[in-house]
Amino acid sequence: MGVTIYDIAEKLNISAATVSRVLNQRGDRLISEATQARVLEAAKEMGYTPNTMARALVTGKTRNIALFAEYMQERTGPHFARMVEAMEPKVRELGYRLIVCGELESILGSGMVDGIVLLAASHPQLTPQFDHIARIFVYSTLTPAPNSVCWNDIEGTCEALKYLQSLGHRSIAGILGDITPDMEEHSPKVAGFRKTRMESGLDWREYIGTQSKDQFENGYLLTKELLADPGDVTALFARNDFIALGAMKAIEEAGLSIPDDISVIGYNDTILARCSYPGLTSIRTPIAEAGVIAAEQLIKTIEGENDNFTGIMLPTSLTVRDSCATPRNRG
Amino acid sequence: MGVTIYDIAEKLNISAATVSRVLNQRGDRLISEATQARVLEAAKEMGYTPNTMARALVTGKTRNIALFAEYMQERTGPHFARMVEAMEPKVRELGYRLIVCGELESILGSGMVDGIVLLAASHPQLTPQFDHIARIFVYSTLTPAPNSVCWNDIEGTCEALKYLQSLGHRSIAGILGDITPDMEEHSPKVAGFRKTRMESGLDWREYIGTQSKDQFENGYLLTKELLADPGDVTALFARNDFIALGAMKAIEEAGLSIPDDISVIGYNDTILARCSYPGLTSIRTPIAEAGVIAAEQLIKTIEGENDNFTGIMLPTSLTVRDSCATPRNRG
DNA sequence: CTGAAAGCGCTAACAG
DNA sequence: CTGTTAGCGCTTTCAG
Repeated sequence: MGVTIYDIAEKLNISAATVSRVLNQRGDRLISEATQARVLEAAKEMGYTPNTMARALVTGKTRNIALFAEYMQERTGPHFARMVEAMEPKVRELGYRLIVCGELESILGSGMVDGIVLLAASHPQLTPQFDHIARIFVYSTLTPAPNSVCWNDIEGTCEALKYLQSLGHRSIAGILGDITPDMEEHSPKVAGFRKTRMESGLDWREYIGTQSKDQFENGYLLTKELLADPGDVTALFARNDFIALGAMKAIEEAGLSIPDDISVIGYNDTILARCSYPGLTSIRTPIAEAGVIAAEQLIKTIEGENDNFTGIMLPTSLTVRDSCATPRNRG
Repeated sequence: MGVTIYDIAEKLNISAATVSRVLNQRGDRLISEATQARVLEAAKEMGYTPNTMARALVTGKTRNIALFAEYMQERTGPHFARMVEAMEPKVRELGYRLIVCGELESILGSGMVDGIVLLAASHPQLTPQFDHIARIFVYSTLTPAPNSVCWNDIEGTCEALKYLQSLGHRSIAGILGDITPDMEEHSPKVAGFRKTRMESGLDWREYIGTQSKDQFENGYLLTKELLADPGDVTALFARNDFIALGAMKAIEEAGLSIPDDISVIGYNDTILARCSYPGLTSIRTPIAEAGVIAAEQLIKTIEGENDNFTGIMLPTSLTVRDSCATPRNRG
C-alpha cells in the first residue's frame, strides 16, 4: 500500500539493502555521501514511512511500550492522567511510543510491545512463557519488589491524618467508600486510618460501604449518614478526591462551612482538588514521577543496559489548599 | 521468542498451513474434527498467541484503530475521557484494539493501524498517499462533511445563553478565556455568544485573554476582573467547565452566592461539573455517542461494508444542575 | 482434507 | 562502499 524501500531502491537503481542502511544510519557501515543524499531525498519526496510491522518482525523490537491499567475508570481518570502527561513526553524523547491498554492478553504474545509498565503489583497473565518481555510495576506498598516503582499509601494516609491532628483535630472520621469486606485488610487507606487511630487512642468512625456505584455520590451519601449524627467530628479523611468532593457537597448542603465547621482532606491531588471551592487539601502521590522512572528503567531493560533494577520508593506529599483549618467549636 | 505456529505444527507432525487454517477458522476449507481438536488443544497448552506483526504484514490488516487528538491536554482531559469510555468497549466488541495517539506521523505509513478517528475537522498530514487508510472526523461544525460525526457548538452556546435568558437574565457576561485574536472568528463559542448577544440587542461583555496558561486559573482571573466592575451582570457563560469552575471560585471569594447573586453555566458537562458545589449546569456535547458512531463507521469502511458515509449531526443538550437560577436584585 | 511454496517489508549477515 | 541472500511469523494460492 505505502511506499517501500524497494520502490525507492528501484527508482535510484540501487539495492534495497543500501536504502535500508542509510535510512537506519547504521554507523558500522559507510555509505557514500552521494547515495546517502539521493536516498534521503527520494525518501522524503516519495513520502516514505518505514513499516513498523515489517521492521519489528525482523528485529524483534517494536519501540512500543504499553501502559497497563486494569480498569477503565483508572485509565480515564484524573490520577492516571497525571501519569500519562509526565510519561508520554519522556517515552517519546527516548524514541518509543506509549500505548495505553486495559487488557494484557492480546498484547503479551502479539509482539506488539517491547515492554510493559503495569499499574499493579503483579498480574496473573504474566506467566513464565512471557518472561522475555520487560516489565516494571507501579503501585503502593511498604517495601518495593524488584522492577517496581512504588510509594506508600499507608504512610500517605497517616500523613493526612497527622496533618489534621497538628491542626488540632481530635475527632476525625474516615470516609473510606466502596471497599468490600474481603479487600478491607488490603486497603492501605484503611490500614493507615486504623493505625493512626490506634496511635491516637481515640474512637474515630469509619464510613465504608457502597451506597452508590459512583464514588462522588457514594462519598456524598456516606457523609450525609455521618452528618445525621455528627457527634464531635471536626474533620474528614476521604479515600480519594472524588469521595472528598462528595463529602464536601454533603457538608455544604447541611449548611455547614468548610473548613470552619468541618475540615476535609482528600487523596491523590487530582485536578478535582485544585478546581474545587474551597480548594481541597490532598495527599499527592508520586504517580507522575513513578511513571517517568518506570519508563526510563523499562527502556533501559529493553535495550539491555539494565543489570538489575531493584526497585525504588518515592515519597507522597501534602498539597495544602483551603479545606482544612483549626477546628472551632460549633455552636 | 514466543511460540509460533511452526512449534505447534512440529509437535503435531502437521504443516503450519493447517495450523494456521484451524486457528483462523477459515470456512472455505474443511479440516478434520480430529486435527482441529488437536491443534486447538496444543495451542492452548503451549500458550500460543498469534504474532500481530506477522499477521498484519501478510494480510495488510492489524485490527488496530487509532484515536487521534493533537494536544495532550485534550487526550488526558475529562471530556476526552467520556469519549474513550464509550468508544473502547464498542471497538473491542467489534474485534479491534483502540490506540490513543497524539501524533500522526509515525502512525500513518507505519502500517500500525487500519483506520483513524480524528478529533479534528481535517489534518495536514493526511496527504493523498495515505488515501487508502480509513478515517472519520469528529468535531464541531454547522454542516458535516463526508466521513464526519459532528455537533454544533454554536448552537450549544446559544442553547446555554437562551436558557439563562429564559431564567430571566438580561445581562450576561461571556468568560471565553484564552482565544487568540486570529482564532476568535473560528471559535464556535465566541460565535454563538455574539450571535445571541446580537439577537438580544443588549451589551454583553466578553472576557477573552490569557492571564494564566491554566484554564481554571484563567477563568478565575478573568472573572475577578469582571467582579471588580460587575455592572448589572447576573449570569456568566463559560467556554468550558474548567473556566466555569475558576469563575465560581472568583464569585465565591467575592462573597457572592451562586446562583442567587450570579448564575454560571459551563460547557462539555465533564465530571468537574458534576462534582462541583453547587453542581454546575453545563452543555453536554455528544462526544461519547460521536465516538461510538465514528468507530462503527470506521470499521465498516475498513471492512469494505461502507459505500458512502455522508456524515452525521448529533445534538448537544443541557444538563441542569444547581448553578443557574432566576436572578434577584443584588442589594 | 492437507502440504509445499511464495511472499508481505524489512534487516542482517556474508560476500564482494 | 554496495549487492545478494536468507528469514522474521504468518497467510494464501496452488497442488495434490
